[in-house]
Amino acid sequence: MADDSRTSSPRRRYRDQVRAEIKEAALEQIRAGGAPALSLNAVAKGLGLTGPALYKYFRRRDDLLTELIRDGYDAAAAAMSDAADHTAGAPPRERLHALATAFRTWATGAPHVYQLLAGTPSPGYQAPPETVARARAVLGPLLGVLGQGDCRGAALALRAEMRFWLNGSPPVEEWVRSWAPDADAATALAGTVTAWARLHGVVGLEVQGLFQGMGHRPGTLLHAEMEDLADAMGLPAA
Amino acid sequence: MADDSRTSSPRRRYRDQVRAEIKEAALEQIRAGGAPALSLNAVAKGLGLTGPALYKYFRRRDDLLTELIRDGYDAAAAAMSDAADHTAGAPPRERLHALATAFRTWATGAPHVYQLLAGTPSPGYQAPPETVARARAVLGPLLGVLGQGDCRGAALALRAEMRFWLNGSPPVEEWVRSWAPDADAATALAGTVTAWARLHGVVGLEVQGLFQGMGHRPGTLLHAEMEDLADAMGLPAA
DNA sequence: TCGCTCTAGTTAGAGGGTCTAACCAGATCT
DNA sequence: AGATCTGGTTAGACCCTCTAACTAGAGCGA
Repeated sequence: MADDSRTSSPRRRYRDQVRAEIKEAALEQIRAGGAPALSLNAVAKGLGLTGPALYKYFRRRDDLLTELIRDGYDAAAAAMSDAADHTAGAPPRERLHALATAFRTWATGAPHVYQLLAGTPSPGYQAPPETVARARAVLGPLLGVLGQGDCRGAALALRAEMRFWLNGSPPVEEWVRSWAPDADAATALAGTVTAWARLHGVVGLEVQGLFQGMGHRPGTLLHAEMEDLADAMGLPAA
Repeated sequence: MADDSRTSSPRRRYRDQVRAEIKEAALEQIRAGGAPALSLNAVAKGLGLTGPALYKYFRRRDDLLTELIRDGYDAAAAAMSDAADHTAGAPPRERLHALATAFRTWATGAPHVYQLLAGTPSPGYQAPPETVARARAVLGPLLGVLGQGDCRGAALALRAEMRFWLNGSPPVEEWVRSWAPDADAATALAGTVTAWARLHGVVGLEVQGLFQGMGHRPGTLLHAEMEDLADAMGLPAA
């Protein structure tokens, strides 16, 4: 891609370059010791700078953290979106498995980032509100797939609550409509929330290493969970 | 209970008292700002002491953290155990719901503790190995309930892996047998692992505040998840 | 009851962290 | 070419964890 000539003055280019290097080094630190191990001082030293120099690039430590989280959401959303695109036209059950696998692959490939999105990374850390929008982008592709099913049994109560939520919150309604225009919104939403919880359940435990030494591959559990969800929502296999 | 006269010399009693106060103050800090906000210095000041005094009670900050985590597991195990006891003799489906509710009630009542058990609380923090045993005590009661079901569909592959795991790991086999002596161990284990993942999925998201402003009570989602699991494992309702 | 011991507390301080203030040198823009 | 803007510096205030050395007093045996 050609650089945008407006924003790519030599200074700007250099600045972006250094910012990227800082983020990379920060990720390396987090990979080694979790979010609280991130030290601007240490990052600076790793880049051959002194500590305070980094404050020219990130006003505070939390800003750097926020940006890493933002990037994490974007990567997850991209992975999900790719999986949805590559299975366009496939039966919904197959697409659900593809999305789940994409989610798990992304999370286990960058477990520290996953924990970053999940935990309380810093003493007074407050997730910025735009986080909600980014989380929605990750889950979006699920809406289109699960909107092709229908709720039954215990999921009916859940769907009723989703309907209530949709009625009271236009942006949510708009979000669902944009990803699943032809589906019943409450059904798509109920299925997606359930899928979200199951994905987080399996992947969250795996990322924390709680399946270590269990001698079972979490992929099997995730597959079973999604298969069961597909059954419960009546998703056609072919 | 009468104190054990061997271990309750006046000094010992005083020491235990202060330790308890430290833990309480530490929990208060964590409640306010998450695990990384825990500062021995601040705790000490809160108790009217100087910083280094606390090192007479806890060798390092992580030791305090570990003890809090230990207590957390114990509280969770007690909650689960209580729920199991109070529903002894009830139909398994009902007991499953009772266990799930107990788990969620405990977790949402002390969300900071739940996050403590889940996250990476400290830069180089290493969970002690006994953690595994304590986690097993939490999940134990589920074994007895879910051992009364049977796997079908996609859960069969999961059960096969559980059987493999059981064969290779005698302590796990012993754990399952102690909680579900009459059941097929692999079935009980497959059901329990699935329940664990679903509990963590729902409760983990709730505890992180991700359901905030969703206008739906997570209890509904959890109920639906457990109901679905009971269906999938063929647990009788009455 | 006397005196030894043991301990909960103290202060001092090393070393590291975030972040601000003040300053400097050189690249950029007019 | 000169004014400006910026990426870098050092100094330092204020946190933190944790160690070392010391003190005052409580507990305990004779």
